[in-house]
Amino acid sequence: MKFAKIPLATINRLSIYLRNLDELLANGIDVISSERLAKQCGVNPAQIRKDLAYFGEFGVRGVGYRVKDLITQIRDILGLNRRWNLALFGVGNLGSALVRHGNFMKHGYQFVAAFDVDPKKIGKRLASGLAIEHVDRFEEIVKERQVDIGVIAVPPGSAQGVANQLILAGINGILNFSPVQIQVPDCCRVENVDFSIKLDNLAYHISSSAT
Amino acid sequence: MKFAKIPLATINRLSIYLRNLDELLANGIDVISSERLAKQCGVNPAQIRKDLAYFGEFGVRGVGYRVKDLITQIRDILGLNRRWNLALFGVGNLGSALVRHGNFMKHGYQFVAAFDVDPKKIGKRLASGLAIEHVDRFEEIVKERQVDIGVIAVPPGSAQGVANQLILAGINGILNFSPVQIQVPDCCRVENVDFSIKLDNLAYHISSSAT
DNA sequence: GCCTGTGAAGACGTTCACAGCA
DNA sequence: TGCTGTGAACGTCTTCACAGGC
Repeated sequence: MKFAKIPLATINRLSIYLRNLDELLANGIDVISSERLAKQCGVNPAQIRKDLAYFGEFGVRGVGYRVKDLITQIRDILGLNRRWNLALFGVGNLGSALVRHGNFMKHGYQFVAAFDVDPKKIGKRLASGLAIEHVDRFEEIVKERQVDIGVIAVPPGSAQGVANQLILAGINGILNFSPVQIQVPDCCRVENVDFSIKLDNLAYHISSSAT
Repeated sequence: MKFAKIPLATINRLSIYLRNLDELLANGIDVISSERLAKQCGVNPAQIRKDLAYFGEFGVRGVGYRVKDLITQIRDILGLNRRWNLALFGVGNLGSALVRHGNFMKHGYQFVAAFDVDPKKIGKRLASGLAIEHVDRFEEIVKERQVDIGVIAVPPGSAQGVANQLILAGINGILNFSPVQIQVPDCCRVENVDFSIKLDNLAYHISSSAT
């Protein structure tokens, strides 16, 4: 493999491969070909080989990929062989559902702080035992608990403000659930989770296929 | 404009343009150039013009786009000038948060049914007043309440089963919050909302920029 | 003059086809 | 033989640059 720019889509697919490999491992499959894995993931076999080739030679010619080894390799590539500490901003419906959502922890992500501005919420504890703090204490707590990633679940109008604070505190990653584009410097990466765009997409495709 | 295949990304951006135009309208802006709108949306001006050109000529040369008209046009393209009825599957943490989440209704989406399999939940009402039904009554209710889109928020293992039922019932759009690839025929479109992929993405970018 | 609409160029990502190796 | 790794071909999306029209 040589140095090349890695497509963003490749990283997304690595996540998908990883989940499917986990499932294969659980089913006792030791070795898998790019063709079978591709079918399971719904992509082209060459795509898988190319994606993996960006990072090394993980397969055995004539045989395929050893499931267990490949899982280790992909986890290593993605940086998942460590704990990632999350801080939640905005303990509303969505925010508190996210904290309770068990799927995060499975992959090494854990909420270590939750912030809100509503005085009625401050001091209360979430189901996980996590206490809700006032945003004012944010900088101190982020440092103390070594927060890696900020999860923004505040109303649209407050999202950019929260992001600004996160950047000042030196956070490099933001998962943004609010339906607005957040402006950040290059040192920080934002991933948006925007259901309304997805719904609009469905609306468009259903409407236009019906005509 | 002529007939051309419309990029998927174009549809996604139309949603973003629409939201920003709504904001401009609220601020009393009548007319906007592709350049200014582009800056606000974080895209290239030519991109906006090209995206819109797939659907018609909405601008005025030498002037720009009339905000109010453009909003109407985009809503029309996306199929948002109607009500869209949603059915929720899986009234867990995430599911109930989605129903309570006010942002849907703003854009014409409304939950008209909620299903679960847990006997303890059946018959209870969500904060919105919506009663939780057993999945067994699904087909009847979907027809009766004219559900357009199914929202899947069940555990990963049950997602494909729910999708199969939805397809049998003739549903053409699925918003899938479970972290698995759902297989559907061409008549049905699936949009995935997958936080764990997004988190993995952040993990990768933070890890690799730190090295 | 100014900004849209659009063919052409460029960048990017995916798929093909086959060489290379167990 | 069988399946990976990979340069080359292909297709798609984005950006440029300018013609066209208010």
